[in-house]
Amino acid sequence: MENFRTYIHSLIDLSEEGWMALRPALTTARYKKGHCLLQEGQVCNKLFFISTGYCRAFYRKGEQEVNTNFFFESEIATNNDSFWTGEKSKFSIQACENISTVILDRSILLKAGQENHEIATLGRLCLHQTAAKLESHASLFKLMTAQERYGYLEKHNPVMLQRVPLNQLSSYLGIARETISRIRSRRS
Amino acid sequence: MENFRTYIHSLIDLSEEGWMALRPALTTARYKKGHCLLQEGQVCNKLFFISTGYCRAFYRKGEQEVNTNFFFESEIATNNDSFWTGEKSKFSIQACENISTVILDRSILLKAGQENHEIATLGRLCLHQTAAKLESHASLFKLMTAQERYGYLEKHNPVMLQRVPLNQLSSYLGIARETISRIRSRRS
DNA sequence: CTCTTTTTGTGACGATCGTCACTTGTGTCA
DNA sequence: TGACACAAGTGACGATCGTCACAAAAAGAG
Repeated sequence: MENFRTYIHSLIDLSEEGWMALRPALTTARYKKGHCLLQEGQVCNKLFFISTGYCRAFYRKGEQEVNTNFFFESEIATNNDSFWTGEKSKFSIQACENISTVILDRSILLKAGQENHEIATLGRLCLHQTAAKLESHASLFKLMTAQERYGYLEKHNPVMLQRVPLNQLSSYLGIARETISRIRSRRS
Repeated sequence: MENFRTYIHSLIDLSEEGWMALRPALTTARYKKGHCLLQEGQVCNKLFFISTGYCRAFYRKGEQEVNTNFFFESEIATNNDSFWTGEKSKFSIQACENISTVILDRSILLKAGQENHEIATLGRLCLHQTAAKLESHASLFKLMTAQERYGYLEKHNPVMLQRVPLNQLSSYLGIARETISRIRSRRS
């Protein structure tokens, strides 16, 4: 919960009134490893602020699962698209460890945003932040080869390499598990 | 300009008051083929609604240019990241044909958004829309092979294949120009 | 209408990366 | 402690795709 205050402060200097308006939208929850915060086909009606642990977002493609995102401590796990438009989500979000979260409720947040200006801005900043994360990851694929992508992650997000098993990183980087393993051995 | 009204209506049912608040932010302009609407290193302080013609967004990577996006009629060309945060843009946006545009000024829009609720919502919807476009294109790379990506574009955005020359599509799809050419001939 | 530039198509070849099969750790649980 | 599941390393092989080189076609410019 302290993490959460720090996170909000990093986005906006929220007044006491703003905090009061935000509070009704908040709850906390813990989930076990393997639990799905969001299921494919559901509408994403919550933002999950991750206090401890991490999650993954994945599409199903035929028999396989393709990871498109990971959410670690002090990040917001959500499907932006579904959350803001109310459409059904095309992917799922699942806890990869036991996690504890701060949950922001969609309908309360939207209502609060209509009445309180700071909350509306906060919503936009959240949206922007998660979108920016997606965009920067997307550009990896357009600008870099497989090796370069791995190198980039090694430099800019080493935590991910340490915590996420290779078979899950594989689809995230668009590189076969074996190939990642070989890139590693070439490096050392 | 009529396109523009239609576009706005597709996002939000703007009241007469809302239109009045929006109007001061608007101007129109024409640019010649080759002109840069946004230069790498500048702050993106305008949204360009494309009335006619199309543009491309591109990064410079060493000697090469890598196209990350195309903007056609009734789309908004911008660098979301730079526009909303005020940071310098890492890529440029250039007219690929002679274009006519409706321009939304950043500072006027932000001010209008603070005073008028509809404008704030409109801003968020624009942000969301352009972000969604980026995300869906990004997922192409994680979910599909080169051939499938081409096939997807053929199905969901045939206009792009018709209007954009292969050497520019190449970097956008992450496929060599020659390979695209071969995929084409295999199909027919 | 020519000349030039740009765009597209094709062939040959090699590098990269994915797939399959198997081995080697590294827990985790009863 | 052994049994089992899961993660990671490794070798062999083939498919895909990028690169280079050149030809054909189309589009612009004067």
